[in-house]
Amino acid sequence: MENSFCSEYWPETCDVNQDSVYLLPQVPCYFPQIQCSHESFQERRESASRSHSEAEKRRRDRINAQLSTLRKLIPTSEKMDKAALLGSVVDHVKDLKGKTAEISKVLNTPTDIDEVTIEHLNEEEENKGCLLKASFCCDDRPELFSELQRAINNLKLRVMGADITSLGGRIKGVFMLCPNENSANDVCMSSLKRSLRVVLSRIAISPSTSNYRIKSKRQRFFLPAHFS
Amino acid sequence: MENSFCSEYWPETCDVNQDSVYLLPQVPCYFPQIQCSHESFQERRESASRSHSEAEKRRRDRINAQLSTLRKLIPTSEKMDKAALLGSVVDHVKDLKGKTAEISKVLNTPTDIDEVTIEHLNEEEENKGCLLKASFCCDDRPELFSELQRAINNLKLRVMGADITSLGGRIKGVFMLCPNENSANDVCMSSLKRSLRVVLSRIAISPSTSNYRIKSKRQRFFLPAHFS
DNA sequence: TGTAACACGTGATCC
DNA sequence: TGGATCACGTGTTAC
Repeated sequence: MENSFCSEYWPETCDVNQDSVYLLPQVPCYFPQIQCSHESFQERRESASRSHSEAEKRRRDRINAQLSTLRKLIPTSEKMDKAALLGSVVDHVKDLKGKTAEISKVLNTPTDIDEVTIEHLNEEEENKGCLLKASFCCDDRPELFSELQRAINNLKLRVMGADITSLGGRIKGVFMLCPNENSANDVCMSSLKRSLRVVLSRIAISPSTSNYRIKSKRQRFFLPAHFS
Repeated sequence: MENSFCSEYWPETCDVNQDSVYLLPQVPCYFPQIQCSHESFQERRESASRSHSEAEKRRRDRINAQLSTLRKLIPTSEKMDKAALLGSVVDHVKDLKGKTAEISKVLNTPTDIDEVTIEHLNEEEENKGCLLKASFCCDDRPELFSELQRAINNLKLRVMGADITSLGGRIKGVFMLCPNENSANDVCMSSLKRSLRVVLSRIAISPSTSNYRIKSKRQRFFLPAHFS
């Protein structure tokens, strides 16, 4: 049976912290299996203790590295102790969150959630004059506009107006669309709506967009604009 | 709890964790000076150790309280270990900072620094048609607009245009001003400029504004607007 | 002098 | 088991 850390294998008088214990294997051994087990136990115990304390040191270092990164991000946080630093971080995050929340109340700022919605803006469903409101929110990337334009053209739609906002690598857009001059007179708005949803979803929510995550960071914020 | 601190005074068999030790003073003492020294030393040692470990516990609790506050602020940070949580906080802060920085590139968003600047917008300094551009940035508060309006009237100025942005309890404004119909024809623009700076500074940068810090939180963000 | 902050090694606990 | 995380009490240093 293998030894363990259990104290039942050790006499009460044995102090594992005393160096003499390490020398036990050198002296004649009347109970070889137990003695050898003692030696192995001691070695394994030391090794375990060392790896434990090393792992704990690595953990502390990881935490402290993040703390010092945070310290660089928060102005005037030099000389603060850990708790005060974290307190400042809490305030900072709350403040920044509040500001971005205020802004998104007024501006059409993108969220972190990919989505596409299509609605009718008026009742007459089977009419060329019908307006569709198409919204999307997704990661931004350079090709997005040309892909959208092509898709809209292919569906024989015309952009009557648009409100686009890009922020932090995300983009949100609202398009006002209606059938264009190439569109059939008897176009079925319901199926057009479905097609539009499919096409927009493919462009905006396709998993391949994640490839552009880094690239999209260079997109800048811009105010609501018209796109046609 | 170890007794190494005073091991030279204590026999190996003495366990400081046993209550009997605390009762030593009650029993007959054959070596009074040594016993008393032991007692005092031991008591002081225990008290010091206790207060040390209690202080350390308070410190840990302070840090952990901030960490759990942060955990509430960061979505999906449940179940993260401390280092991962702090990593998420770093990302979050960077992200929010980037977003607000992007926005302030385009919008005239207020900074954390109080300031007032006055400039001429054209060369003709001694003319009623001269435009002054007055900017300020300070804590927002309800009375600010009426105070500004009164000051501008008192200086016999007229607001030709303004761009005001309020965000996170701070407000930044840029005013286009020119002498109004009540102004003297030979008004000295240089002294007008000085007076305007003094008055605006009193309104915007006066230390009393700090009283309104809380109140000003209810001010909301609004887009650049015209104020006259 | 004691108070505060930090790093350290260890025991406990959880997969 | 072994690896990882956490709370704890302690030694150390600075003011």
